[in-house]
Amino acid sequence: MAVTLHDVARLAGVSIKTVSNVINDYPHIRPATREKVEQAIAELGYTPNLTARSLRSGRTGAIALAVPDLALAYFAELAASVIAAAEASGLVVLVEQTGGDRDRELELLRSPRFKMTDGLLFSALGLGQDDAEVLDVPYPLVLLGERIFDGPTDHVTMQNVAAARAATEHLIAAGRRRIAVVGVHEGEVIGSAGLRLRGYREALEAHGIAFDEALVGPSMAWHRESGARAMREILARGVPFDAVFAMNDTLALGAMRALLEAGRRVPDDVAVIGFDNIDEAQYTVPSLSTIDPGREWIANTAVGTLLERIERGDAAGGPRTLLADFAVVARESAPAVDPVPAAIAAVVG
Amino acid sequence: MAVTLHDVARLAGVSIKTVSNVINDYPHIRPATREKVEQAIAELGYTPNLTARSLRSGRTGAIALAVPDLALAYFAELAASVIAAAEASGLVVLVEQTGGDRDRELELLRSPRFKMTDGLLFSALGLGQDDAEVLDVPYPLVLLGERIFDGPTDHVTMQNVAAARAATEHLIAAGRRRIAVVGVHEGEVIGSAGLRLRGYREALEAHGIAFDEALVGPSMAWHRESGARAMREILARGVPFDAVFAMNDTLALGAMRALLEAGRRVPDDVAVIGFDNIDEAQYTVPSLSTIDPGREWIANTAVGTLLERIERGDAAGGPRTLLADFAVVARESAPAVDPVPAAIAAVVG
DNA sequence: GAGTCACTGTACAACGTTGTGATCCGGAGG
DNA sequence: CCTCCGGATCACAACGTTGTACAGTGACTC
Repeated sequence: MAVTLHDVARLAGVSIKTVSNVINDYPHIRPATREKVEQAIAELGYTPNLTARSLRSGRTGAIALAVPDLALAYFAELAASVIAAAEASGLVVLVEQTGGDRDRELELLRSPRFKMTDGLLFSALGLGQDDAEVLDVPYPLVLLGERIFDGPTDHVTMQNVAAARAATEHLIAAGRRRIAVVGVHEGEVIGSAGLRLRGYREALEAHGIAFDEALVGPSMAWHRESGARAMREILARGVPFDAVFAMNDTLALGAMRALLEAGRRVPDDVAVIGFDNIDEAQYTVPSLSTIDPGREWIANTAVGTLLERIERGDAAGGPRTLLADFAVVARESAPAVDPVPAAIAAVVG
Repeated sequence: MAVTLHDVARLAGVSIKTVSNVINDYPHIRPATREKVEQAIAELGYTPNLTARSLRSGRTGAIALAVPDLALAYFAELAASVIAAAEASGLVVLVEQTGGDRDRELELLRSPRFKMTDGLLFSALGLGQDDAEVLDVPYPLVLLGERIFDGPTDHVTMQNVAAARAATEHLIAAGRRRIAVVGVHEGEVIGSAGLRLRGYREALEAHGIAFDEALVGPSMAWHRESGARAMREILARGVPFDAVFAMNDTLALGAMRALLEAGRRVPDDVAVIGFDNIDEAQYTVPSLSTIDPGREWIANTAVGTLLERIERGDAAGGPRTLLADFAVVARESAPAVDPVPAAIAAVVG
């Protein structure tokens, strides 16, 4: 373990700096010298001490990714994409879980743990618009998600309102008029729930459908269990409905479960559409229609933007907001009605 | 950003070492001095440079976790548990994805990227028993998974054979005799697939049921899609069967999908049991019976073992193998038959 | 033959921190 | 009055690396 440049230098009979030069591909080295050094490196099994290199260079080659919970499919898949994108740029990723808790998110932003990384990709869930200023941190930060807009940092996110509207209109186009909505956060204006609810309402309004409180299923958590609970609540009210827009796929799966328990057929009696396009959605029974929010693009863009901030700092300009394209993915739970190929009819952006 | 001990020391009018002492809770500091220093720290917003600290101390406070793919539910949930366990020990986690590819796994083991971490939790998938010796690396390493046994490192894993046998016996206890198996890796002896197949065969044998090649659905990948494909293959053979043991939950979900497409009712016509107890399993329709392999315990134990290796090195003794307890979780897809509470009947270990 | 230049290699300092030992001081003990 | 001790603080070196500045060594130009 303790093999250093010194050891290599001694064995090769050169100075420590020459070894360093060999490793860093400094051009002016005599082939004979290079060979001697390389042989010594191989013989001793030397590997550079990245900590020392980081200290010297000011760069660690690592970025941090903070998400609420990796056990949530959307964030697991996001993390998978981020790690892959980072690797392509030669970066490694340190993953933190906040549990979506505001205090932990605040603490994380202040934590010196990130002195070990070059920057942070932060998927906030507990923070709100009023917390925008705490994002003004002395290290590169790229915000993900939809809790804070127009903050002091770069922001990579999705078109929640437009996508939710498209999802709802997908149901309307299929002739559904009584569309329940699951996963609402009451009183929320921004945040995924607030924005997606807005898209839902816009779609109703655009088609002259009245908004009906009785079709709203609130649920703070967005797990399968809470989706099932919210759905059961709506079912218990006895109001008629023929479709469900769930604020994410996980909720949708819970809702489908509750519908089937209640003897409703999907999509015959009730069409269901979700949001996120998690892998799982295409293998459920029935397969889940959903919104593809452009996860890959978000991951790549977020890593790219962060890297630019790391390398160029404020020289890269003021804070940017980058929006992913989205698409309606029509599957069994809410098939497209007309024979126009769904891909053509539904892709937006 | 560039606030260092020097800056704090200058402002507080003390030496840099005194500031360091304050930060590290060195006992002999006059209260007045401590206060001066703390005020200077607050005023400048100083946070320690962890890279420098790491270089000096030889410890980074980070561990690496290498898994095949975070988009696979089991590994996402494992990572979630590992990160939580690490945090409880004051560690952060750097996550790598290998794609289950042998070459990438080999490269990862040699990579100096881990000089930035204190040790590695390695969930191998591409390596095999013959690669055991490459695990003999000059840094603390704890192996997860079931690709290599009796290697040169600590190993935290599950009781694959016994658990698979218990899963199969759960089906047999319900009166099923024609039990298909999905996700087999042909020719594999160890590895999850090999071991779980062995458990399956042991159960059949113990109950005098002949092993039938026609009921075997091979599949290298363990995704939903491959589960569905393997199941369709078995269905296409036209052989009768009344149950399925899937080598993991994801396969089981794919298999259930294929069964329902083919008009078979679960569990009436075909009972299904999986393996892993991913979160999702309890919310599918029908909910999935499965094996709970003790994921939390594995995560906690792996982190604890790695930490012990980091702190005590070889003084902690020779390589250990640690096995998690498991339990049969009976749900709708393969309910327990007798009225004995499943929890009592099924918990093993 | 002197001056210039490209090439090759070196010595030294620095990144920010902490361990080691030294120093200074006041008070207790002889 | 001197010694000794422990509290409080500091100077220095070191962790392993790389940037800067510089020193040789030839070869080439004029």
